[in-house]
Amino acid sequence: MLIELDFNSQKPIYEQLYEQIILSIAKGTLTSGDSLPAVRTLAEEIGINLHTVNKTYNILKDEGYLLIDRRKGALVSKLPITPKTEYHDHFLDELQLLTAKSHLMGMKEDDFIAACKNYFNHYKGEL
Amino acid sequence: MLIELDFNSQKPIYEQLYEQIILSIAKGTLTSGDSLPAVRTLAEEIGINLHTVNKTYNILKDEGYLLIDRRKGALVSKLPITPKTEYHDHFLDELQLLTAKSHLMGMKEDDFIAACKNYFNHYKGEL
DNA sequence: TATTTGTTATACAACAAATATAACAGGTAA
DNA sequence: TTACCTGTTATATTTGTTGTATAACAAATA
Repeated sequence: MLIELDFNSQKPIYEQLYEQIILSIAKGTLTSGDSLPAVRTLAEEIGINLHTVNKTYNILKDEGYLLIDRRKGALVSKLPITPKTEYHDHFLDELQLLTAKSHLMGMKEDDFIAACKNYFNHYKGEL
Repeated sequence: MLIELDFNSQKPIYEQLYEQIILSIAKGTLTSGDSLPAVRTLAEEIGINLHTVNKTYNILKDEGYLLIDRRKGALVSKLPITPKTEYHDHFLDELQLLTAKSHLMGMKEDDFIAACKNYFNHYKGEL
């Protein structure tokens, strides 16, 4: 498991870990059914406390990205996930804010869409 | 100034304020050169401390959305803003994470782009 | 001079983030 | 059974963030 943390970032550790796991799933480095390292293993591997890893795993579980099996540990869910409406609304709020920012930075609609397509090309074909 | 705060949200007050000001500028409710309420005025108006408003104004200043003039107070910057590369990189990171999430939620590229276009339609013609 | 700006400083309370230990409960395998 | 591996729970501590409360300061205005 390749995780890179910036301990000087203003972004919390559990959030950095959260984001990197989501990106790994989207890119196909992790796929449905794959098991993640045990909380103690990953914690030691990247030099943080086991509770911090556990917190990340539980958020990912609540949002539908992971299943936590007492026997096997944390597993990547069957994709696509089916998020709660609350989570989906939050997702749209974030998207609205990002589009607003891009507009104020002078990006045209086409520029923004081109950037999106660029990212989507890294996700093609999995799930 | 129409601001709606949720004091039960897990999102900090200064961040809620930050987001609503950005959306107001993007939608044209606030435009280049407009002055925002004085920190004390807005703080009293929405029932929070002046330092919380001041924190928001300063973040918006650092990111380029506002100019803070000692005589006139806080003004909306000339648009479009020209963000620091650091801020632009952060913007792209957020966009990447959002596209990844949408992919894992089963959204197709076209669905995502349709949602983006929908937001951009509210921004047309200003700046 | 009095008022209005943002700014700075200090203190305090409440909360979140992260760590440190320890112990517990369920499942697996020697 | 015993030992070991999961995640889980509980408690305590440290540190940083958030938000409030007061007070004072400097610059510009009227």
